[in-house]
Amino acid sequence: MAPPDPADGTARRPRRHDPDRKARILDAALDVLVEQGTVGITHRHVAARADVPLGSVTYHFASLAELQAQAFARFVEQRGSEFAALFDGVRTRAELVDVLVDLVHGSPSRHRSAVLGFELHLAALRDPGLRALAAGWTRSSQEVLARFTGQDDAARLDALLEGMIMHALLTTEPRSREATRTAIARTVDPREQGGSRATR
Amino acid sequence: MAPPDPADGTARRPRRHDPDRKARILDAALDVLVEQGTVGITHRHVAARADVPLGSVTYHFASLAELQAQAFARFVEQRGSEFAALFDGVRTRAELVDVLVDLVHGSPSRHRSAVLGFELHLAALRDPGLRALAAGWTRSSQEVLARFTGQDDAARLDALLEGMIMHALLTTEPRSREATRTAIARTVDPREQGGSRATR
Amino acid sequence: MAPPDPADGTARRPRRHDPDRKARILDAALDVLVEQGTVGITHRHVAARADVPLGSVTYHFASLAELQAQAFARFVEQRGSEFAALFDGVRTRAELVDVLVDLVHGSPSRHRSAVLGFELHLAALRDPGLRALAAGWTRSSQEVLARFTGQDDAARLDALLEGMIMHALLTTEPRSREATRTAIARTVDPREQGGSRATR
Amino acid sequence: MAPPDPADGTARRPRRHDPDRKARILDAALDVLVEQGTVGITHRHVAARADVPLGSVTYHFASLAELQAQAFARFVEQRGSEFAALFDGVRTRAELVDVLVDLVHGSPSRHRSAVLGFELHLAALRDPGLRALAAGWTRSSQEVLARFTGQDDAARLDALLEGMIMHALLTTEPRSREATRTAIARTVDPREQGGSRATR
DNA sequence: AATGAATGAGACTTCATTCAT
DNA sequence: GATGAATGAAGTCTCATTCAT
Repeated sequence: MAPPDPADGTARRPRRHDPDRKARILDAALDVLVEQGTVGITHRHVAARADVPLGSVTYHFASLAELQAQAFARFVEQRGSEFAALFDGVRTRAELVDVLVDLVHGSPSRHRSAVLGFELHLAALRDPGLRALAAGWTRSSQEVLARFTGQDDAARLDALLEGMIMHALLTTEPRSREATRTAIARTVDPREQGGSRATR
Repeated sequence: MAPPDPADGTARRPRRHDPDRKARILDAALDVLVEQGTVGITHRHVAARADVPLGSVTYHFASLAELQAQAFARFVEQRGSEFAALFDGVRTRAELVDVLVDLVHGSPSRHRSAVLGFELHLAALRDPGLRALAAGWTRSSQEVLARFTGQDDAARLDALLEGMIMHALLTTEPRSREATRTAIARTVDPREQGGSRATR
Repeated sequence: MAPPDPADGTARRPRRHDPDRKARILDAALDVLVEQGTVGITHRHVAARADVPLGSVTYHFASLAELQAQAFARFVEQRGSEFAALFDGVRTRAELVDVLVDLVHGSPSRHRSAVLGFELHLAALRDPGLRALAAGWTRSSQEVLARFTGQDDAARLDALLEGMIMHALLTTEPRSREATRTAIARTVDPREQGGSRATR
Repeated sequence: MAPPDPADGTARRPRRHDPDRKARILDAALDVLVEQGTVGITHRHVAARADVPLGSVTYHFASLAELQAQAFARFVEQRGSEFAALFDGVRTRAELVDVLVDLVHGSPSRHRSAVLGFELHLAALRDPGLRALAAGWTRSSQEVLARFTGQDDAARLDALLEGMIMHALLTTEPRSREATRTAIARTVDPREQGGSRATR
């Protein structure tokens, strides 16, 4: 029934009726964004990644800019609830620190979020629409943190995390968890003076 | 009838015997990088910006990647000494804080450095050569800070600055200097509890 | 999550049971033809102009060529009776000249006819089907004129009008009505030597 | 020395150094314009017609619009002197009429000019740059005619010719030269009443 | 009957790079 | 050493048309 596979062995995909193809394209765009950055966002790359014909991408998105914008929006939405969920069971300052240390010394899934976050920040630098998106994301992140630290410290903590994550992404030698823990602990509770042991 | 005048509007000015043309091209590349980001780095854009014929760029640089790498190297070198110079007259913690607050709430010239820094960071994520460059830059920055704070606090402070600068770049409402000052002051000297006035 | 909303901004208004939608599409095609010329005749443009879903255009017309042909046919039909009506009250040569001068120095509605006429002429140059249509139109126009001037002069007059209308369309400085009147008057009645007042 | 011909038998053309390629491209564009009209002006068509790689067209012309504009400009320039030359030997009214009749009942080479002229007129309708070009062309044509008829009659004659040429292009039955001659003769000299025999 | 979805071709354009001068 | 010319790949986007519902 399906047309025969072409000679070169590539699988055919007679996928006429395909709901949520749009969402799949956005996810593919995020994948490309993680691997190649904003330069990688081309119709061809995204289409190939989503295993979808080229024309399908242009059908669902009026322009590449819009595709990128919607992909970032999707990321912020997903990442937002994911981020909030991290703190669901947190009761004490020590637990908070644990969570944040894990955030910095990320698992592969954290790596993805981190890279996307920075890509968004940099893209936002030159795109007002994305700037609004990034601003909203920053605000909501700080609100989550503020539940534990108060508004001012949340902003400070957020900036610190941002910087540490960037550094962690770039360092080859895995930055010692202990150093990270100390830095976070001091910021979360300024009375902390010693290293990580002083939890009182 | 006149010679073709290539279709793009690149200016055509004879400029034989032009020493440090190579440097001018690199500076132009940095300009492009600030304005358009990595996507903007094309032979044509850089040539136009440097007011140099297209062939001149390909003549001096074997490939675009190399041009970008050398441009970033030039930036790190320039910015490195510039950064160190900022702290030349610093004697007290209060003076240190002043300098750092200025660093975050940057003048236009600071804006340039900030953007280039983030472009470098993000590009380094996917280019090992640039990663080495970025690592070296981070290390030397932290060494400068460490003269005032010690090694561990320097890393922490550096991360905080990085995050605050990124936030400052993105926020439309000019983030209040006072908040920045407080955040930095607390990180520089954890005993700080109040606002900026408590210097002692 | 919402259904895709195709990327182009075509409006989406439910309009079931819409008699003479076909005619509305043809009129929209003529509008597009006036504004953008033959290049503008695409399913999308016409659909947007007619405020009709894209599929509706392909449903009513087997191909774009057929759509264009039918649009031109509609124009010729409409314009034909309109043209004839212009001469309904004409009794004297002077009245004839008046009508023709008005024809050249057209109101906006005349502008539309003029542009469509030339579009048809040029398209007919390469499409035999349209050539027949254009020939029929020319013949019937000349028949109308011949009622006042005789067959031979009608052809001459028609050619003159065609040329003057084209020139009028292109000239920025509104060509003086007096010059037009003189030219027409001389062609309608070769004994005319002076300006418009000499009717004798 | 040259790379071997590809399997499909198409001739290879290793034409690195090729002066006046730009002019050849423009001529090819005019050829395309004659055969297919403005819609045919695509990089591919023109490149194929000029037997030149696709990139060559984009190299020499910043945009298709510019290519089209320059092609039309070339046409006007060439056609201008050609047109003037037609009247070089003309001394009497009768000779003038002869030349003009030939102009309308054109040889194939006249066909080309006629088509290009109308394409230009129609394109000028929507492009201010082309409008200026077309206006200049019209003016210079009328100046040539005015040497024989005076300014006012030249405009009238020009319009008549324009209309007759268009009709001649479209009619299948070759419009009788006699009718054309009569029409022109009457316009050139309004005292003419009879057919072509009355020359004086 | 009517229409949203889908797709492959081809449009315009930019570009890195090579080459001949 | 330096540069205009050249070219093929690939990028973005538009489109006619087909299809499933």
